[in-house]
Amino acid sequence: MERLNFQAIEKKWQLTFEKEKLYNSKGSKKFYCLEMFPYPSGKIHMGHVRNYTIGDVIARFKFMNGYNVLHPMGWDAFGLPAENAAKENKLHPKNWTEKNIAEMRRQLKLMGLSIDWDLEVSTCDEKYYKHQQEIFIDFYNKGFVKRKENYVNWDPVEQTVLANEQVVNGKGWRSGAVVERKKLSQWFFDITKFSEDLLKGLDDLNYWPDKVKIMQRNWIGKSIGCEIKFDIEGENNKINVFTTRPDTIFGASFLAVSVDHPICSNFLKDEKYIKFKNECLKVGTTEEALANAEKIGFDTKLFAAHPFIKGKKLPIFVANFILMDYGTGAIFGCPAHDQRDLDFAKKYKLEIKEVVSDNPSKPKNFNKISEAFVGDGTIVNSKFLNGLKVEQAKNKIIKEIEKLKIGKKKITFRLKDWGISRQRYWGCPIPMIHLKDGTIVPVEKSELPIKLPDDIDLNQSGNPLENHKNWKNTVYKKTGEPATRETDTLDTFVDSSWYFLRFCSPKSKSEPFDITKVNYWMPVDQYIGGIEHAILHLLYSRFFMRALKKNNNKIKDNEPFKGLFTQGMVCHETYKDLNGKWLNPTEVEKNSDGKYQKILDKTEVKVGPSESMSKSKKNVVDPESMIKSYGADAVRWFILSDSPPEKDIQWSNQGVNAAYKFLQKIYNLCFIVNERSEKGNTLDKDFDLKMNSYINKITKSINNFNLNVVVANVYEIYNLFNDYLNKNISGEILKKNLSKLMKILIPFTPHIAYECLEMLGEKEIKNWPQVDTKLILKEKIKMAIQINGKTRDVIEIEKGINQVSVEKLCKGNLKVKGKLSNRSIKKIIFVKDRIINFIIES
RNA sequence: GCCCUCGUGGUGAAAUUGGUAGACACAAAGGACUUAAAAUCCUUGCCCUUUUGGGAGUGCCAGUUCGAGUCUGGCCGAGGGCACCA
Repeated sequence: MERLNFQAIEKKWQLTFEKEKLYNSKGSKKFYCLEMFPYPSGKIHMGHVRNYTIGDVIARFKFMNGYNVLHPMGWDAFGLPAENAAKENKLHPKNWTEKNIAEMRRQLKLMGLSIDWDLEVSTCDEKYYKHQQEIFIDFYNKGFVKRKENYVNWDPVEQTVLANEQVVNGKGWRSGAVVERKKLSQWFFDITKFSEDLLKGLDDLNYWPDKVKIMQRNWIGKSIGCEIKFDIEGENNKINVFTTRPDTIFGASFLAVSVDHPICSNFLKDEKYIKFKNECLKVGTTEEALANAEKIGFDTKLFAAHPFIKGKKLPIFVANFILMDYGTGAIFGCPAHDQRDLDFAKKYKLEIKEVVSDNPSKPKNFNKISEAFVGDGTIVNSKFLNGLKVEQAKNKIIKEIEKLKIGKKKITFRLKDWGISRQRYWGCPIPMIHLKDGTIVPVEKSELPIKLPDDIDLNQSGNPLENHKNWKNTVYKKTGEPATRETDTLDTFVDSSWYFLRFCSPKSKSEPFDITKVNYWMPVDQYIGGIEHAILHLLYSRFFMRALKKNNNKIKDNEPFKGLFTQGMVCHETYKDLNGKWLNPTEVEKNSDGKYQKILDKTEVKVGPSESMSKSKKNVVDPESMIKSYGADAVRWFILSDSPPEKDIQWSNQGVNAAYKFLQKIYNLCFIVNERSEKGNTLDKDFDLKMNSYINKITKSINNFNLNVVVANVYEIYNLFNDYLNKNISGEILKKNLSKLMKILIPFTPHIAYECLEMLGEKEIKNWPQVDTKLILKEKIKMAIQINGKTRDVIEIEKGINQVSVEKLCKGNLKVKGKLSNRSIKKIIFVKDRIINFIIES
């Protein structure tokens, strides 16, 4: 057995890969293959390995099929962890990030990826964020940027805005102080202007997973409803309410408005209201927190007049579950047909009237039912709407409302404007300046980039740039008057919303991107990344593309990503020590009883369920140590085997070991085949036929991302070779077909594949093995013979045989013959090349 | 709470999209080779039957169909996202 020296082989071929550069090919068709660029957290993790291996398979496969391929890599380098690391390790975020990038670049190169490293970009590089600032100013001038107030998580002890992940059980992760909701004036991108277009655009994304499109549709949340103006009793004022269920208007029993609704200004001195408002501010800013919070209200003692029931007064509440940024910030409550309203009505003892019924002959008493009825049904107790279905009633009542001029049909989106202000240091500075008179203007483009200061104190509380001794002091060029810089930095999602454009011309100095190159390479043909980005990153990028196009009408595409593939996560068991501290798998060993213990002090370790690898749970396996032990090819091979790429995968050392063993066998096979020289015989054609069939299957599987099936097929091909080695078959045929197998392996395990192809003396290694369609027709198929739907035998026959001939074969078939004789055949179902099913009397 | 996804042997899974359920692997057990171990190779894998053979079976319960892992309805369970982690 020839030992596989993978260290030497991988080193040898990685030098070739660096020089090869897929994008330099002269293919006539282009293919932009992009994997989501990583955050430089320190070291690459298995999620990266999976992501980039899948991407590399696609890039290399397309290249071998004659495409001109763009396959770049960069760094999503701004973000919170750099600041946290700076606080913990006293290392400047810039140095920390650059160190991590160097380390991760080195590690990625160990994987043998077909990346063109000349195109590398880093978002924290001023050469990159300079252009981002330009884009921001362009967007500002186009009216895509606005300023408004928004709630943030406020840590009253640290005097700092916290990220959602820094809020643990409603408390600051460091200070432990109860986090408050605080309003800040912030910058926003006007993504809601594009709601309709972003929604419509989804229809054309034929190469996106349906689930992602569904999630985005729901996120944008278009709903058709209407606005209704309610008169406030005894006041001149009206409350404008938005509802998607105008058909339930006769079941209305109260009005509820948001704490931020203008009407609330009447109660600012009311102690009860102040107390209520403080309660509301204790609930976090996430939608989850709001949805789970107990529904509470403040009774304004005001009443609104029901527009269709004369004399009926509806109490007006301020309620914590009404959001000012959705609809009009006010609703009418119909408890019988909305769960939140029902919970609220029961708490405040409000009327509950059924107006939609799935069984009108049996009225329901919702005072005794805990679940609201939200389904379709017939309208009841609703005067002129009675007897209509929900949809009909909606149309009729909207017409009526419009006729009475008390409201109108209205389309509302759930999508909110994109808040892009961050009170943090490690991000792209927002290129705006504040003048003395309070106006805010963009800086001159000639002044870009607005660089981050290097000297920064991150241990102070508050906004670091705000606290910097002189960074924010500047001069407004136009007038020469002193001014202050905007001290907020941009959300890091902005960085990743256009990096795919930058990759088309990463060195461009004068512009964010070269329009000719962008129009050649874009859209990204295949984008690959984690499902966790299904909504935000992908939606923001789609918005950016549209906004950029409006700004520069030379851009031809609306959509940045033509094809999308969302890979599953890499999971591993979790470990905790006796103090409940998470442990890394390398800190844990199995003792003689097969139980896990801590290596350090041999104390017991609690094994938790397998979850996606995350730094916080420490259940991560270091890819580099795996590559050192088994080789990059084996790690790549394992991560593609077994589980379909879109599903979660369990990391297993046994699995990667098995992959290594298989590669060793393949390598050995190469030596054996190379030395055979028998003359051909009748089995040769058979072998060619089977190999051709596999190439056909594998080509299809790669196009469908069924990479685990490809792996299984390759195992079958190996078994085929093993079978035929013991038979009298020509060495030439074996060699020719082994070359084909090795070419198939190039995208998967490139180092060993190139090595073996070199050994086999194969010169033409750039092309994917072609399928001979004539040979496909000659394949035999297996047909099941069923009696009453149960398979009784399977016969091997030529393709395309008709029913009559198959019936004849069956009547002569030993296993079936007996069962068919003396029985009357009621029916025969025949599906060509699949099955024949005899229905007989039982 | 809302939205999305997924449930097939001891394990990861496959199944030409309504047509042979469990391909291909991992683990296990038994065997071969070996002084021994490792490595490698072979065999086995639900129930009944000595074999031939027969039966059950894709989370659970119904339904459609000649035929359901695949379609429909209901239930149960697991995971992901929820706008300042990226």
